[in-house]
Amino acid sequence: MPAKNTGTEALLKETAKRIFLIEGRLHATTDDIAKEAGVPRTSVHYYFRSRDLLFKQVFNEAMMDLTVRLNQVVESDLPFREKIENFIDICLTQAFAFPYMETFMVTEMINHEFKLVDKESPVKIKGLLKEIKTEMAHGTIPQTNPMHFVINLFSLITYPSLAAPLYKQIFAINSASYLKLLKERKQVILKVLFT
Amino acid sequence: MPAKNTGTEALLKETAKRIFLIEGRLHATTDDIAKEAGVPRTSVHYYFRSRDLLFKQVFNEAMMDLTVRLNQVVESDLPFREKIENFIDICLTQAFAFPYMETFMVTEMINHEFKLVDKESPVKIKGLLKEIKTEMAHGTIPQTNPMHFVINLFSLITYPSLAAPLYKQIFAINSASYLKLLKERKQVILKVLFT
DNA sequence: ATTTATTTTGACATTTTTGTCAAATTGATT
DNA sequence: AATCAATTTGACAAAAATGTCAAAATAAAT
Repeated sequence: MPAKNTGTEALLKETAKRIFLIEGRLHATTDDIAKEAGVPRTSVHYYFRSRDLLFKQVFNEAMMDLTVRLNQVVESDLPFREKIENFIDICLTQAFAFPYMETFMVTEMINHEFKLVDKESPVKIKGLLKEIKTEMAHGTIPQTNPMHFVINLFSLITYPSLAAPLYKQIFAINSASYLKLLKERKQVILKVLFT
Repeated sequence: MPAKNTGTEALLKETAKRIFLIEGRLHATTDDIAKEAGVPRTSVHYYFRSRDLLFKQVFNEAMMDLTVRLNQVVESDLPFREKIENFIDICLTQAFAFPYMETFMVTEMINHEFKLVDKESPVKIKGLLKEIKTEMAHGTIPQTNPMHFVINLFSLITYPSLAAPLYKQIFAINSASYLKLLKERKQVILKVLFT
């Protein structure tokens, strides 16, 4: 019994990810995906059964990505500041490579009632929150609900990428200039978050 | 020649705005909109000619909203700190009321190549940037490219609302708890932005 | 070379979504 | 009440998107 495994399934999934997560074309159809992958549309059904199942798989893998990254930070035992720096690096790289990942995820959650993987909370966030609390007591970061620190962190990292088309017009600057701004984000975020 | 002006046109537009900007259902069809407005779908064509023109009108009015708000701040002559406080108030209220406005706008810009209204830059942002520079010299806010201050501001205001479905799952909290967090954002943002 | 299971592909069917048109309705005006 | 234009509505047409199926092609294994 031969197992051929041509790369078609992976190719289709990668093309879908490019279209949704990188280019942000949330209204793309199975036809768009198949055409740009250079395979007939029926292959989508052969490998994924239906449009929704392809979407759900892209969603789940994006979610896995996010979860793994988060947990890497939560579970590492670096000093707090380095831990956050590390986290910013990882997430900025991700946001840069897949600017519309969160947009896609939120949209799919709304439209198809997709749930995050696993029953349990995807991230063991409690330890991190406790650590943040300690840092606040030490005066390293401003005192508020620790969840705000996490929300601030994500906002400052993610939003500039997903809203790029807007800012480019508001500031009347081209892609290259905006890209330059994005590359400066790490230092900016650190300066903002730590007192 | 009688001009009746029943409220149907406005009703359709409001329904579309609710679905897109408030509920974030970016894949909604003209049928969804008409059904929820309680009118036959042909009314959409009677008043807006086509689906795209309805979408474009919602987009343009959302853009106008954003522009007007921004310019109010840019053109007011309050002291800097009050100006920013004022701006945060206005934008948080808006983000709270229409959490998916930016998401819709970015998506439409990507999918239909919508442009922002007017040829010129929608916001007279140069004055604001200069003012931010002055504040940085005074040491009121950390020193970086002034555009980062604006980007930080928008990120901290907008992202928490549009990513609500994600955070509710990550933190494993319900809508009420998350709402409480959102209401605390103004103070948090001010604390973060000003040294 | 034949067999076998996997993969690819095109033809077709179904469903969904959008758009068109003309008839019916409405309510103000003459 | 008759007129008239704006509005509403349903029937129909067209287009777009998804899904099904069986036949053809492929490549490994006997």
